[in-house]
Amino acid sequence: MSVGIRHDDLRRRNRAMVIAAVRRAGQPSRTEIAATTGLSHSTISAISSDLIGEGILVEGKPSEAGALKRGRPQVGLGLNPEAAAIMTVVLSLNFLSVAVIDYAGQVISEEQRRLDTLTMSREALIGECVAIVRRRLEDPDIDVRSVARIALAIQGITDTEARAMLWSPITPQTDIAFADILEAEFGIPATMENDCNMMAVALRWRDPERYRDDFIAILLSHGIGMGLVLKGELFTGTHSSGGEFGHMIHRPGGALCRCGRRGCVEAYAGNYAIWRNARQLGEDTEPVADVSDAQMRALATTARERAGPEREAYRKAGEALGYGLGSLFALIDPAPVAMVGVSAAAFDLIEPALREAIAQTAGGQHSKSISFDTEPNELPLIREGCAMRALTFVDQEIFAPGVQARGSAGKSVA
Amino acid sequence: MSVGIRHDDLRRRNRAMVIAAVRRAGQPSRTEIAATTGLSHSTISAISSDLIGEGILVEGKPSEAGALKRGRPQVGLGLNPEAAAIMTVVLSLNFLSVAVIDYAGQVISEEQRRLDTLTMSREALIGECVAIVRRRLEDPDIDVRSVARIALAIQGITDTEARAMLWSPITPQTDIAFADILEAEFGIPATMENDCNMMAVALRWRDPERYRDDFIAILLSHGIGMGLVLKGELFTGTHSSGGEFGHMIHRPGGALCRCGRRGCVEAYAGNYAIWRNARQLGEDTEPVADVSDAQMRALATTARERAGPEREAYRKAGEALGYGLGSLFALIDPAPVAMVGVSAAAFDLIEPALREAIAQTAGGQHSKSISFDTEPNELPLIREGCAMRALTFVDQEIFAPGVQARGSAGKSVA
DNA sequence: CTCTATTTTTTCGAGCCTCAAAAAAAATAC
DNA sequence: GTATTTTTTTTGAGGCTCGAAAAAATAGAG
Repeated sequence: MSVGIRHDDLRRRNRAMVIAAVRRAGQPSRTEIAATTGLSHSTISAISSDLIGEGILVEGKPSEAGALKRGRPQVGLGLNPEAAAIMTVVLSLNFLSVAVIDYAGQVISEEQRRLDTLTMSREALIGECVAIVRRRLEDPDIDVRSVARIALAIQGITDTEARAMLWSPITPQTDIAFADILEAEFGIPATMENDCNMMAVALRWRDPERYRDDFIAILLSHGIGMGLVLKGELFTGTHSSGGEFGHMIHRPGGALCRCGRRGCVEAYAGNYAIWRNARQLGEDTEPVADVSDAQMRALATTARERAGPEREAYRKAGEALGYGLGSLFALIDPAPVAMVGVSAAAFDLIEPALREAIAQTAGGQHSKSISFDTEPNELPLIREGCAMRALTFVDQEIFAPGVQARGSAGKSVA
Repeated sequence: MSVGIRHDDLRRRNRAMVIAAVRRAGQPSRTEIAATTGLSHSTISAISSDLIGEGILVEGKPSEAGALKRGRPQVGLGLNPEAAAIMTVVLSLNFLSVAVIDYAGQVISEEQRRLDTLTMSREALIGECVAIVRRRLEDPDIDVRSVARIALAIQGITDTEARAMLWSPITPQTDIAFADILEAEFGIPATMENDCNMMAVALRWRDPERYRDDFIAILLSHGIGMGLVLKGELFTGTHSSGGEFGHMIHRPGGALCRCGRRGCVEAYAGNYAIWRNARQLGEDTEPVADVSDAQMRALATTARERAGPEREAYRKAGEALGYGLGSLFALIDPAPVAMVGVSAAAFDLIEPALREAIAQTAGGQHSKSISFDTEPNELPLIREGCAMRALTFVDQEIFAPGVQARGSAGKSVA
């Protein structure tokens, strides 16, 4: 039920606005902030003076170069790196990666670790996560009290509230409430995010020109994932992280998917599907557990060299992705697409069939104008998205308390 | 770019909130409004006193029954029917329907007219719409100056800004900026909405218990349309009204669709597709222009009586809808579905195959718990949705000016 | 019939917040 | 060294919401 605006919400919202403006712009002057927020100079002056007093913002060095203009020089406002810190935890297939990041976004401590996620017990998996977080918190460089939030990301399905992993291809375990577990263990607020959603968040921060209000990030990896930003908001399902693009149905009753069903997009475009088709193993063959990046690259090389089952496998992948995107575009209209992950490096093999398929669909009417970008490396992107997500939570919840920003449901990316 | 909250926005927003609370609740007392909005009694008192002074709200008769309680009796606040009026224009296949509705939502004048939309020229189509609106405005019962907004609805694709029809199955014409045309002609703000979106809006007003935050309205008619409400907001595409569920791809390269492509859901589940399959005409047969409701009802009767191509046609329709919904649910998670239109009356024939198909998909994991409702008559629903849409525009834009509520993009339904 | 209890609504003063305008600050240009 | 220009802070006014108290309106008790 919608609720009226209380008088004290006003300040909080405008504080949040100023912090957000600084985070976006880097070192904006008060005048610039006034311009972007539409608030008056007096208001910005009052708020920024508060924020500096609280140690959230700091005035930049006046020695900034290039201030050749006449008049009082602008003094840039920046985020105080010591105002807080956050932690990112990225859990992917056989790999756990943690970083501590200061309020200004710089990494101050990190650790990575190989695990056998597919065979680990529930307890072991949780234990490893807790242990690696604890080690980072015990790092002498880190002031534990400053760590204001932990953001986890995992490949798989999470709940809308960003509390739990519901299902993941990297482990047979299901329904682990990682956020609750870490909060109970360390007393630090935590969220559990979907990896592809974090990719989308990161793309938006990296290149706001290109990835602004509407775009799609597709992970082409062992499975197929998607992060979707629509009208400037991260799109999530009503109960889960949603956007399970890989499990849209491409061919009813078709190839066997890792999820146990048949005909999903992933069953044609996931690494294991490309592998299976390249080896001509037949669509009913049980998906293999893992195909290494090196193997996939070798496959792509072969496909580029000569016609044959490898090339055909990539063609089928492109076709499935194309029809899937076409159906998606029927619902949301076309938008720029970023292809991320190891198979994005083979996008040249995928693109022709993809474009041909998409042109057969309602959403592909302007197939030519749909632009694709590729980024073979998903991990840095996920980490970055987690960091920005956690930092904007701190911005909103801790430094401008009272403004609702629960979970990840439909919340602004910026 | 997000913008700070100015001081004067506060009052406007809270005014809008109060009006919305009254529209939802019917005859709420000031105390009830305070409770639902979370604002203080003093604020509600001040705002409602303003609104009464401006003739927007009126105090209800104190003779309201059942006020047996001790203490000062509550005095209900209602919308002043004379505060404004709005007009709805619904354009469907061979049919044009207009109504003038007062601020409290009562129809005060209406007119309906048969047209031959499929063969009319662009000018004739526009001319008929303009003429019928003009006749209503010239009705002696109507004070032209009070008509504050016109809401049009049409089967087909409209733009996100709710200005133009981009494409419609009811006419060969494309890209008609009806909203601009009517605004220029009558000087009254107008919007052009998608019919299925209006169905969703109406369902939400009719039964807010059932259709609250997340639900789907599917029109089973000559074509297949969808209105989608997610997280309490009407979902639209990034450029168009979006939600073209009927043109998601069911079978790549499959049956010929009215849109000229192949394998769309509609090419299996639209009236013409059911007709085509029942007549065993083959999937490449050109779709017929129209199948009457009587013919469809006869088809359903036959299908219920005996096994045969009619029953098989409905099964195929169910299968297509099921896989389509499954793919949709992969993206947004399952939600309650309302089936609207003549084929909704044959939902008993569709449901078994639909449920079987949906159970084969990722979104159908809890197939059993997905609930379907049917409503064979779409027209009243569309009209009602148009009316509520126009009225809430008046609430927000005219009686609480300054609060942004442009177009239909992602705006709240309520 | 009067008085009291109860509930709703209005009034009033306090506290904030934003804004516009003026003042102050800090640099360059001449 | 003064004038000019631009940024930032200060100041006072106006407006909004809130809590508390007062007023209004009714039912029930005696």
